[in-house]
Amino acid sequence: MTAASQTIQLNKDCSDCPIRHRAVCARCESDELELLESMKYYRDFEAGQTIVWSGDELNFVASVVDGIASLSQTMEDGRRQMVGLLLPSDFMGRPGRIHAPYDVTASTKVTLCCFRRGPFEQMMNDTPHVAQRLLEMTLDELDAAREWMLLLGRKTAREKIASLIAIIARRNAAIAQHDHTSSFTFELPMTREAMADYLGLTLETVSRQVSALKRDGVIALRGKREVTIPDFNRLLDETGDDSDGGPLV
Amino acid sequence: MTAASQTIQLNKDCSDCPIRHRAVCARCESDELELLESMKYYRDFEAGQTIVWSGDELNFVASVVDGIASLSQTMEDGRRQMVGLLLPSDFMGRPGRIHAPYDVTASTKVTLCCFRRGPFEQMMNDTPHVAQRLLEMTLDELDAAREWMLLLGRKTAREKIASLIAIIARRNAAIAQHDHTSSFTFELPMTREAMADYLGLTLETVSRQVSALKRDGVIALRGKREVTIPDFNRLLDETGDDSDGGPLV
DNA sequence: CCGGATCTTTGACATGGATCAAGGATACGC
DNA sequence: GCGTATCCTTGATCCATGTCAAAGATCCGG
Repeated sequence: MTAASQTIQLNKDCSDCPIRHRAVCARCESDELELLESMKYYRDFEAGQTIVWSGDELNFVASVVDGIASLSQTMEDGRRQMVGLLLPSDFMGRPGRIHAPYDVTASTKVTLCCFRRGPFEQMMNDTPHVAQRLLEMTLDELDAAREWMLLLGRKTAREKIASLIAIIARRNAAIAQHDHTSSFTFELPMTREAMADYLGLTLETVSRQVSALKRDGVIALRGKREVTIPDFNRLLDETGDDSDGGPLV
Repeated sequence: MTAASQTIQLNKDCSDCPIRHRAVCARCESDELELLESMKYYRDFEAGQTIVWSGDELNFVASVVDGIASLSQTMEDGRRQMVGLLLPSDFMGRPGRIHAPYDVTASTKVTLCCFRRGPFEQMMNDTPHVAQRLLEMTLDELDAAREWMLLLGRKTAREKIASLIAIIARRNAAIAQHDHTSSFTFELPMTREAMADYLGLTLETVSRQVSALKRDGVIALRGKREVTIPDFNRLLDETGDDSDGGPLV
């Protein structure tokens, strides 16, 4: 188990929680929030640490407060595929299911806001807002999974890399309040191997295609992780998606 | 539009509905069921017919009563990926979303039990059982999508074909109440091209791998569609999944 | 500042699956 | 029963990506 390097923090007030308005608690009224507040506890995980192993018993559910975690499946011979990304406000665990269906790994330092399974499920039955919000979030995840299926099944290696960079860029751009034409810069939050696991490629192919996009002026690199996009539309052209900006989210 | 070849049927009583206990209405009490009954209407679609196009306005949601439909996405240059399969009792449409995100196509003759968006969403807000059941179903779909991502990203063509046949076989076996050792027979409900779109392959590769599995005695064919599995465990060995029967669902 | 980990790049080569092309099987309308 | 459309199979060839191998970059602890 992973208990050794995990720490339990003191609880913070929900009202200054950074994910208060996007997480599973987004729709809760003050009485529901009070109930959640009384049953929550925080846990931290270091980058690289496994949060749960596939098949483990999972007696809590949680919201990601800070950091990035990934869901992955591994075949017997070691082939691995990432099947989901947990960003701040995303929910992990499934009401009604005891065993984890995937490995969950912290990609960066991660802080979780955890709830014990029993009380949480009770609350899902008793009050409507948590279940409603969780349904919305699950439907969004399903859409994301299906976009990803198109990527895995039909895109070329170059398109896959461009798509991944565009997704990460878009997330950063959303935060940095940015338009699509002038250049901007951000950090890739993952190794080449993690990118490969995400995209259904080998790490060598990832490295080659990143180099190719750099050579062609679609991206610029400083070091291994810092990416600059001189022209976002040029990048989008390389993703294979409709140019009207539909598919990527 | 597809209105020309679609027919509107007379309503049947929910109490003898074949999907009554698995669909989105599974948990409804008699008063909720009455409300649903008053707002539902049936629509039929022929095999091959498109039910909705990606981007279309969708003013209803529906349960599949009978038949098989597929969700697919198509890239500008024609590459296509199936991203979901709708079987009897599965739900299509998303509360709160107006435009369809995927093409929905009838693979066989399909009967839908439809609800206009407005009243259905009203009901989701007013009563808990529909939303609760829809959450469960959506979580199941998400799991299925993630299994599929592993298949698309990491399995070989042979493993993909074996996995698909095993999934279909398992579904038929569940219906036919069957054990895993003796042989049994069923029909592939799709063309080679549809299999290819499902698996992220070309139809030629599908054909070759089906032939190879036949040559190796893993399956037997009569005609193009009728498959016999002499030894289900042998088939499972070819899927690349854990032998304990975990991943396939 | 050094030595070892870890991550990344690049090259040479192998190969699985795509592509291009032809023809066979089956169903269906006339 | 014949012609045509659709679906499927098979062969030849090509190429994108995987595999294997080596070496370069970066980081970090001592």
